[in-house]
Amino acid sequence: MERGAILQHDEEGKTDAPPARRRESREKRREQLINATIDSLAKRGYAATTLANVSDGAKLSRGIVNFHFDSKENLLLETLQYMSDEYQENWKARYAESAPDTASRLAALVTADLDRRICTPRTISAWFALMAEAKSRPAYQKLVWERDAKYRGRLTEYCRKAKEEAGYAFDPEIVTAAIYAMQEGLWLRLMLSGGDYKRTTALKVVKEMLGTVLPKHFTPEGTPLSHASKRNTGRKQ
Amino acid sequence: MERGAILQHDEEGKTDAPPARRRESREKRREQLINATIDSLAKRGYAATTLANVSDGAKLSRGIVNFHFDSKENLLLETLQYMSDEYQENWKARYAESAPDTASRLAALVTADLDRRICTPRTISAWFALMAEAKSRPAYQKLVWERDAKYRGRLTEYCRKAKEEAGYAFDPEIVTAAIYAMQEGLWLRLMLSGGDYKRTTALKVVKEMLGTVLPKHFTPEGTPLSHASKRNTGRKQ
DNA sequence: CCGCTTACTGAATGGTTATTCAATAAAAGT
DNA sequence: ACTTTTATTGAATAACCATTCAGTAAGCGG
Repeated sequence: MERGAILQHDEEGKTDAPPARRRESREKRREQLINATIDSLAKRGYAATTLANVSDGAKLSRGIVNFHFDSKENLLLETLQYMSDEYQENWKARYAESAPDTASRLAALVTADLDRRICTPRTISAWFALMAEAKSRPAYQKLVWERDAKYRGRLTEYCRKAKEEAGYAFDPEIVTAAIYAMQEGLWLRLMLSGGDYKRTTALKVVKEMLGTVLPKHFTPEGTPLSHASKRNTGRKQ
Repeated sequence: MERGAILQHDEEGKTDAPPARRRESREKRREQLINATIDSLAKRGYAATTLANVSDGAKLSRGIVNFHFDSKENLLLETLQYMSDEYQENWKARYAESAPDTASRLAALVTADLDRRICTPRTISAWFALMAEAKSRPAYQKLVWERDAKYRGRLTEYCRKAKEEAGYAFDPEIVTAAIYAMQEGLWLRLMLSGGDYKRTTALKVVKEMLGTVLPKHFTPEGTPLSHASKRNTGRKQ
């Protein structure tokens, strides 16, 4: 029996101009396929994502993925790499454009995770889909671990700086762990609640924590107090 | 109902124990199969878990799962239910055996997640394997959401109580969200770091946070100050 | 227009896996 | 004893899916 030569309407809408060019450069296609992969991971999860889903999503033929990525395994790995790069670029940019005082830097780092650009249901769902498999796939685990290490390192650096500036009692490593864990937990929540929980709510939580843990650097609502620069190593505020 | 201390759920191993009984009660078999499922989820992840893995893990025949659970889908759902029950029983027990003052109750609730009994690599890995699929499976999502709601409700109740007792400025809902997110994030970290990160380290993080956020109820290291009962709404300690 | 390269297609292949079910065997009931 | 019920097996089945590859066609330099 014949399977549809009929045009199926957009699965995961994304694509471009009406008369989609039949040929594209290698890089464009690869990115298009990676995006279709993220769409499918977000929509169906890891287990139910097939190469047919991906190629359908990109409105291309069955063999296309193996042509560009050799294997499904490799497609998924490169997708993880792509998302990891995107994540890293984002926090580095938010960091770079922040004011140079400790409070602003910390706020930039901590807020970057919930930035509109990367914190979408699509991204988060796909991220966790891959994450859950990382346990049993060394290549994923390595990638994810490295992503974390860089960010956490930067965060610790500024927690340490804050401690020096204001004489907090905490252990910077522990506070970093706490903040970072909270952020990942909020991501999870954003994913699981399916829309009830909003990005802006999560932001409020993160900021209130900053205000509580670093009271010399932030207001109780989490607004950075950019004054506390190098001067006052003193006790009172 | 007791946890399966009786049943050996070693991996699809080698030597056979005593001539395992060929017939068991319905309930025993179901629990044995659920345990084999958790083993496989933890070891291989969701995508690579097959019914053959499960039946081999339980040292039973191929058709056994469909006989007891009708379908793979259903097996996974009941596994999630099983883990969810176990989780709930644990924190309720830890809560019940804690001293009745606010600080001790909070400590019990918050610490329960990292209890030796449920916080094992096996449990956490399996949990996330199922969690990541929840997004695209309404039945999972509902279950997980309900699990959360009960626990979070109790946590909020005691955060509110603490606020009344000591006159903290925070919003109890937000603090609950922060604490809970941190706990889930720590779980994730325990899973991803594959042994580098220890349960006891996570415990330290959680306790230090309690000490910081609720300074009238905990020492800076997170030990509950059970005295702060109903009396002192005052300022200094 | 001609060859040549490169991007793409989709039917065929082969391996994997959930599910079914007729056959078997252990209990339980009589 | 022997009948019935219930648990279990494992081979057969059918669906699904990643991968292959021979063929098609678009772009391009000439």
